[in-house]
This record gives sequence, C-alpha cells and structure tokens, in this order.
Amino acid sequence: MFGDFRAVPPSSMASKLWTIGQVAKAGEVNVETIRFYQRKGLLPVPPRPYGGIRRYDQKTLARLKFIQAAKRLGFSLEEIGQLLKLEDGTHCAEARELARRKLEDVRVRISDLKRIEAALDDLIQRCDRAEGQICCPLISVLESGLK
Amino acid sequence: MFGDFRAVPPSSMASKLWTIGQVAKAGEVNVETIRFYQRKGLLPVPPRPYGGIRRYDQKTLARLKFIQAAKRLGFSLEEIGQLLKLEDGTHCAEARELARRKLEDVRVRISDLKRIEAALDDLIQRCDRAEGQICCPLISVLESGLK
DNA sequence: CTTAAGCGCGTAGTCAGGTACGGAGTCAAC
DNA sequence: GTTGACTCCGTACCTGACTACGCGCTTAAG
Repeated sequence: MFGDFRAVPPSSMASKLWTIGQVAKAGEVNVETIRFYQRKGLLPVPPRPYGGIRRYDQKTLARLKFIQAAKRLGFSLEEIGQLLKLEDGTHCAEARELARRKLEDVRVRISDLKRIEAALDDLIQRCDRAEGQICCPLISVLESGLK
Repeated sequence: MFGDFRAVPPSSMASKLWTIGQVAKAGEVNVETIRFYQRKGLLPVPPRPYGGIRRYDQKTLARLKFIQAAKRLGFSLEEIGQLLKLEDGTHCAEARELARRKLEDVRVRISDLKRIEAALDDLIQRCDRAEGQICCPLISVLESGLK
C-alpha cells in the first residue's frame, strides 16, 4: 500500500539516487515531462542497471530546476538547450547575449500587448458610452478593418 | 502567361465576384488560410456552380478583415468565432464582455512579461559587472532555481 | 488545341510543449 | 508469492494556427 520503494523521500542523506517519479515530484513536473526533456536532450538519461530501474542523482534535479527557472524567464526549450551548454559558467558572454536577445524579445511583446491593451480599453469605453445603441462600436470597428 | 482569369483585379466595379486567390491576395493571407477558416466555420463556403469555381463577394473579404483585426487585438480564432456570431451589432453587451475578458487577459500577460523583463535586466547588469569572473551570474542564478 | 496558372478537395504534416496509454517489467512489503 | 505501486518504452494524441501535397478540373490565352 504505502511505503513502496518510490515513496521513500531521499531527504535524509544527500546524494541518494532517485527514481524518475521522485525527481518528477521534487521538480513539480509530470513524469512524462522528464521523459520528454530527455528526448529533447535537455536532461541526461542515466544508465539502466541490467533489467533494473534508472536512478537519478540530484544533478538531474538541479538541471530540471534550471530548466524551470529559465522557462519562467521566457526562454523556449530550444534556448534552454543552448543555455545548458553554457552551464559550466565559463561562457558568460554567450549567456549574456542570449539573455539580451530574450530581453529584446520580451520588450517587443510588452509593447505589442500595450498597444492591444489601449485599443481594447478604448473600445470597451466606447461600448460603455454607446449603451443601447443600434450598432456596437467594438463590432463596427472590427468590421472597418482596424489599422 | 499573365492576364489569366484570376489576375484581373476586381477593382473597377464594386461587388464583383472573386476567386479564392483574389480574396486571399486582397486580405493578405494564404489561400490555405481561407480554406482553413472555412473549415473552422469562420468564413462561409460559397456555393459551387455545378462543376465550376467558387466565387466570393466582398462580404467574405470584409469578414476576413474582421478576423485579421480581431487577431491583432489578441483574440484567438475560437473567440473570433464568438465575436462573429455577434456581428449584427445587436449584442453589444456580450461583445463588450468578451473584450473585457480579453483585456484582463492582456493585462495579466503584460505584468508577467514585466516581471520577466525586470529579472532579465537585472541578470544582464550583473553579468556586465561580473565581467571576467569565474562563474556567470545568469547561469548561477538559474542553477539556484530562481523563485 | 494545348499550355499553364490557378482552383477544389481531402488528407496529412508542422511546431511547441507537452499528455496519455498500454503492455511488460521490477521492486518492496504483507 | 502475490499484490500493488511504480518504471520502461514506444507510440499516439492534444491544442492552435496554420501550411503543404497531390490529383484532377476549370479557365483564359495563344
């Protein structure tokens, strides 16, 4: 029932070896996501002891957390793959360049969204003012083609 | 060679009937995109004169432009489908509600991106200051898991 | 009449980032 | 020594928004 071989949290001692399920739980992702990252080359596939079950060390978990952190910064999995190649910390310039491009990217997206925000806000206000009219301003603006 | 039946722009007279290629060109989309929208129910499929070629009126083009305009406002195709049902302009309240939800949505995306922007900006500055150090701040922050 | 661009239609593929499934194997515990 | 939880692996499926392909047909021009 409970207490099976995976349910033991590898808390007590450092550098125990974990199952994929334990890594997934610790990294707060789906087991399938780990396999997916392995297929994408973002996570290593530990050797499988003849006929047994693969065991993962905390380096894999660290790498998983790295991936999640980079995702939160808006990097795509492909970009994360590039960052991971720089993981030894000796390629600061390249890493910074990737970050700089991503920052550019994020800023463009922000300004696009702000334009959209302003347009929507304006339309909604016009709708509010036009309450009960024959033609809805939002719809008619869309019909006119908008920009 | 040139001057074939599609190359004639329906400019001269209003309300000529166009081929799919002409509509696509006028709407600045791919022919396949129009077919795709038809399959999604966003554009009508005009009747096909027995064994002939479908002809599109300017209402279809207007609808296509409506779709493009709504896309620029950040609506998904599914949401655009809903907006199109309100196209007669008599459902202002519903349309406004859709727009309001989309505005909410856009604002959330903006604030997410601003958080990312700040984090990236900070990291890049740290990288700039750490020039030539052993460990890259960007990488080490990612390694630490970041939030 | 032939040529060639473009249409009609259905099916299938793409990309990102996963999620789900099913059958067989493994492991720990009762 | 069987149960039950979980692993392994391959493959398929998902959403969103398209894009491509292939075959045969239509149309206009030369």
